[in-house]
Amino acid sequence: MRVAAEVFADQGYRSATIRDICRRAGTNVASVNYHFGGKAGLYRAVVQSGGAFTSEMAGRLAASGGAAEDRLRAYVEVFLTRVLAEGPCAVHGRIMAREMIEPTEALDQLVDGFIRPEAEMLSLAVGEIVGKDFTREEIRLLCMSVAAQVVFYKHCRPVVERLFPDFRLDSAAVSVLAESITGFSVAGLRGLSAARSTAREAKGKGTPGTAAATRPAARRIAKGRN
Amino acid sequence: MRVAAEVFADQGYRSATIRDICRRAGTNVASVNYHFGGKAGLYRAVVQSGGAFTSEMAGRLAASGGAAEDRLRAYVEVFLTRVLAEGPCAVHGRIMAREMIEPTEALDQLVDGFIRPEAEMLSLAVGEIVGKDFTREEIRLLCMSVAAQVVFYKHCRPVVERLFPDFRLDSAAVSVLAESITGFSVAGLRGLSAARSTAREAKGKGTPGTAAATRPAARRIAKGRN
DNA sequence: CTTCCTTTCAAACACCTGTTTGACACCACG
DNA sequence: CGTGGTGTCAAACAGGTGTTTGAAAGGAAG
Repeated sequence: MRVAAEVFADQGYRSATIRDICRRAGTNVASVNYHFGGKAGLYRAVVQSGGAFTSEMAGRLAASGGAAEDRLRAYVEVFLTRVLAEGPCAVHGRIMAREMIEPTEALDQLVDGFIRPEAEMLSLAVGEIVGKDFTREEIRLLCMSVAAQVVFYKHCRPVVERLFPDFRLDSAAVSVLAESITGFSVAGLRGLSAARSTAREAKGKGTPGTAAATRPAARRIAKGRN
Repeated sequence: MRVAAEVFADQGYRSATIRDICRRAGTNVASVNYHFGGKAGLYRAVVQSGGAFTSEMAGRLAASGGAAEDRLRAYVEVFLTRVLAEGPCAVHGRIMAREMIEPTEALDQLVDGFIRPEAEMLSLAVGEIVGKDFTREEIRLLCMSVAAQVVFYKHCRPVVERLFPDFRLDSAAVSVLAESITGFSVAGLRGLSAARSTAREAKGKGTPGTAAATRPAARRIAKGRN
């Protein structure tokens, strides 16, 4: 039921009431128990039915090849679109955001089905950009730094709106946001990669004098993981 | 009441029940209505009483001077500590995170009282790092990119734990996370700043060629002076 | 038409929510 | 001792929750 997905999306599983859903849908309260076996069954059905849009986006994302930077940009754009989308096609993203704060049993299924594959795709692109001098744990942290910028605009939307009332946060803002996030992230990854390689080259000479030229921030990262 | 703050923090205002709070606190259900005038009054009291710890952190943050990079690092560390802290001193951070997803009337007060001052502090540091070639809107976006990385570990904790079960996300991880976030952010800001300045210098000559400009820019940053 | 099955509906059920009520105990103060 | 105020308590209240129930309606097959 589309209206059920809508209600679940912006009220959460717990706060949503089947009476409200049924009133909006023009049906009876008992029908959901008859067809889905209860509120939990309805929610399950909504969650896995809403995966269509998400999967379609994921497919479009998986098909995008090319340089790592372009794949990263595609990832950010797709993810951002999903997160900022409006209307009925956005329910899955909204439910996913809800699940992160108020996890139900559906979150495990969501993580394994949608989030993990995309996380690995992102990890590949990031690893390609920074090069081979970074451990898996470091790349993992960097991936989260990239993904964080996207989900921020979903999770902190109420704060952003209060902080900057003139800041438009709709689907039209996707491109400018994607541009900012991608530019910042690519610059960050490239900068870290370059700092790491210079630090490695300087290691053979004994005193890392050149590394001291870099600011303490980059230097500590370079030798932080012993 | 401390236990009330605890319950509100990890259940949210709506899901928390005063019966649960009172049972844990060993007091009677009617006492909260007698002393606070109701559930909303209790919540208000909890919210503004919890500000002590947050304010103390903010004071420590405001006192930190020095280079913009160090101030940014201090911001990330303080913010991350607040967000990942455990025990009773973390309730304010957790309630704030809750408010972002499920806003109540307390969010406006929280934003004006705590978030906005720190956002301006962050904005100053970021603007100092990237230099004067960036508009206020661009700096605003970059600030959100930095802050996003911090709140990510709070808001997406359930997902992170499912994605990487071995990833420890406690107060001991603060330093590692702060290091990664600061390094990534500073590298990103410096890279963008360098790319912007080279693009400005090249503007007189004709075709800018942005993609070609970013890579050398990042490399140059890694070598030191800008 | 009868029969059977599926679906819908209003009502009721049992439970939980925040709040109110009235009685009870405590205790400083006159 | 008496008295008034203060804080606490169990009980009850009114409203909302998910779920169940039993009756009624629709329709296809015999």
